[in-house]
Amino acid sequence: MSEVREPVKKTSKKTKQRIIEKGFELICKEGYHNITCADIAKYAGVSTGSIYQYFSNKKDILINGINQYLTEIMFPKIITQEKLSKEQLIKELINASIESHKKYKIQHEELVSIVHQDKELSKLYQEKEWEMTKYLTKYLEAYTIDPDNLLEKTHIILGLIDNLSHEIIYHKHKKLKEENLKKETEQLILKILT
Amino acid sequence: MSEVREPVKKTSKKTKQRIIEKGFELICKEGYHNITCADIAKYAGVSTGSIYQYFSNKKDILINGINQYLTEIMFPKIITQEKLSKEQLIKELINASIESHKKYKIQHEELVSIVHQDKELSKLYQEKEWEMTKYLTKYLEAYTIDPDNLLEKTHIILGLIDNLSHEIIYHKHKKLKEENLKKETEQLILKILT
Amino acid sequence: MSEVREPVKKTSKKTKQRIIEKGFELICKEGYHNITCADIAKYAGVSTGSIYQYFSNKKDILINGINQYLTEIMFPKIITQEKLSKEQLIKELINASIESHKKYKIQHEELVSIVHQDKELSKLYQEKEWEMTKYLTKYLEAYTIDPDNLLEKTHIILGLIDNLSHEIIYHKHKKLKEENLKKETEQLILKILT
Amino acid sequence: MSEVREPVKKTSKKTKQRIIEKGFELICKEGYHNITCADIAKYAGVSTGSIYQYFSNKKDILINGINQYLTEIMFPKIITQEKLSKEQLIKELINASIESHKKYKIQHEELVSIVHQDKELSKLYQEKEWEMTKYLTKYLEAYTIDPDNLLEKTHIILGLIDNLSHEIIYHKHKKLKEENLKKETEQLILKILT
DNA sequence: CATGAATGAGAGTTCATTCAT
DNA sequence: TATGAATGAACTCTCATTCAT
Repeated sequence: MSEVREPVKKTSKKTKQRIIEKGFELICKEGYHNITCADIAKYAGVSTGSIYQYFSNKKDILINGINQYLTEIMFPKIITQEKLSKEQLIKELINASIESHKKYKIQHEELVSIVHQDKELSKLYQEKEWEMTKYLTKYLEAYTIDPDNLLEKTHIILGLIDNLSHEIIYHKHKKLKEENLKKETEQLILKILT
Repeated sequence: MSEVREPVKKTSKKTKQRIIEKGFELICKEGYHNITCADIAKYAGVSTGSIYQYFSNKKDILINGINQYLTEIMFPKIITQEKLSKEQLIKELINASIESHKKYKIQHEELVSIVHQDKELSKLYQEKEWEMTKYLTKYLEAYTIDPDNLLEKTHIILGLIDNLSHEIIYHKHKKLKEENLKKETEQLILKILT
Repeated sequence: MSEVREPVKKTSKKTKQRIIEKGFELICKEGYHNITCADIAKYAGVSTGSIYQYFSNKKDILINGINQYLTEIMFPKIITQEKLSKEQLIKELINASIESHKKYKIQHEELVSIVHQDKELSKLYQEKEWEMTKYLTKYLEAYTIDPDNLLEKTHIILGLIDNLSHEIIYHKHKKLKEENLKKETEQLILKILT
Repeated sequence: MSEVREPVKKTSKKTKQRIIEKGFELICKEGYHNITCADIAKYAGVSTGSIYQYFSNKKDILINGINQYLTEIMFPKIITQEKLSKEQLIKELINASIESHKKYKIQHEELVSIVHQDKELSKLYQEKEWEMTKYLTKYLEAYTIDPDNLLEKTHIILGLIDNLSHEIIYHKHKKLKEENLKKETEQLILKILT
């Protein structure tokens, strides 16, 4: 395996970044196992050789992509805003999650799957997830009246929001009313915090 | 693509079944993309040729496995029993799900991922999921006092149980107390049905 | 390679014969390399195992088929009849060839190709061809007035008839008038014998 | 099926060309079904991967080879020369055909066989054959005194020449005198044009 | 630094042949 | 004898990775 260079010039920094972004986009859209390195190169507008100047292998692109995704994207931004009502907060959390899913059109399960099969990714992912849980837990402290098992409650809340987002994005079950699902989820989270 | 035989003799029926079971087991354990057809053959104790006597390709084994899994396993059996209290019912549902996950030690996400990327599987999966939801909804009617959006509520409940099962099986977040998580989930489902 | 039995019973003689006939038919229709032994077995209404009771391998079926074809079929039968006029003889030779081609709908070229690549078949084929040439030469002696190079002339005549038969059977070139082609070939053979 | 590249650089053009030439040569020598892609790669001095960079599959190599053969080689070049006598013309046509056959040492029948079984090739082949027939017909107009059915006559002439070439190249029938065969064929063609 | 042609190990798949029943 | 399930060597084809230019 040849050495992977750390880009120095501005232009090459851009190249690396473009490979990560475009590559991750393609992976999310088509599935990691359904695309080739050549596909990524083409989609990113670089040569296959260039890929190996910045990444040691195919998975490395994914790792970088996920890392960035987890760091910059997954984290809902609402939390930084001014004090919201409980209802507003819940709505915002849900909307942020849906937006994030929409934007990335992520083949979430495949990512999770690959992440699971890779020690390094697995650790990274769980750390981020955990960070998120802790962060939100801290934030929710002010909103709940029963702080018992708040960590677990937050975990459950995040799961509820994630499930809702998936159902809305992929709309797998036509008979389920999106609005009702959203409403019920909101009310349920409200109940958790009560 | 050569013709796929429908086994006639008893022995060959066993062979097909063994390939499905062992193949699916291996796929779940190691991941579909991490094993080869030769691996499956070896693990099932047959020759590679035998695989193609019963399945038209690698994915066909998976399809059969998933089909069987969804048909025979996913469906919790508790529901057939005598009248349970609401609390007991919830506990039973959760335990059945955990047991099923434990038994299959499924790389759930990868399966879901592959399922998502395959029209045929996708349809099959959603049908089964939907069947399950409808079935449970019918069953829960007797347990809820507010039947509004019961379909959506059931969907949410199934999601909660699935998330819980995963967390317990893989125990990804060490800081989360399993018992608390279970307890909170139970209480939450109880609240949904109240 | 297991021993090949020589059928003793009447029924098994029929089986061997059926495999040769049906197998050769299938080979001619579909091409030797496009069919499998299983295809032949199915088409002949026997099991794959039975094939190897009468033939040592796939090619053996072909050899038997070609042998039979060359022995019983290729040889035009007209020659045994009463004295024909020169014109009649030529017409009869041509018709016999066309009929034979029609009946067998043979993928002639593939047979010839396989024959060429196999020492044993090659010898067999050329012997039959040569026999035919000699036989016809002998027969034509009475019809020609210039017996110089009669062997070569006969060879040329057989080639002309074969080419004509192919063109008529497969009718590859739509612009060529079948009747004209036939007429010209007849006249040409007549000229050879003059 | 992955994308097939159209070579851009000079060197890669050479590679594609070498695969066609060497591959076709090997196919002609050994027979399409008797060689593997690995054989072709080895014989052409490239890797198996390179084969699939320029051709979508094994048959594609053959198609390209035949195309080139038909386009560049099959067509006798004599016709472009100055006015020849009828006898000279015939001799030239025959010699050109024999030379072409010698040069390619083609397993003619197998090629024809494969061509027959493939729609695309079949069309290509017949077009070229037809082109040749038309072209020669036009040319022969000046040489014949009886232009009736000239198309059919030309077809017959081409068949005669082809048969002669085969017999001379493979010399299947030892008893046939090459010189006599050639002489008789020449005289016969002369008769056709008279 | 960038390119893209070249590589070759390894994947999925086929099928002539064998053998237990 | 007849069966057809089982075999496994050998095939075609893929694609992550390398390297000469």
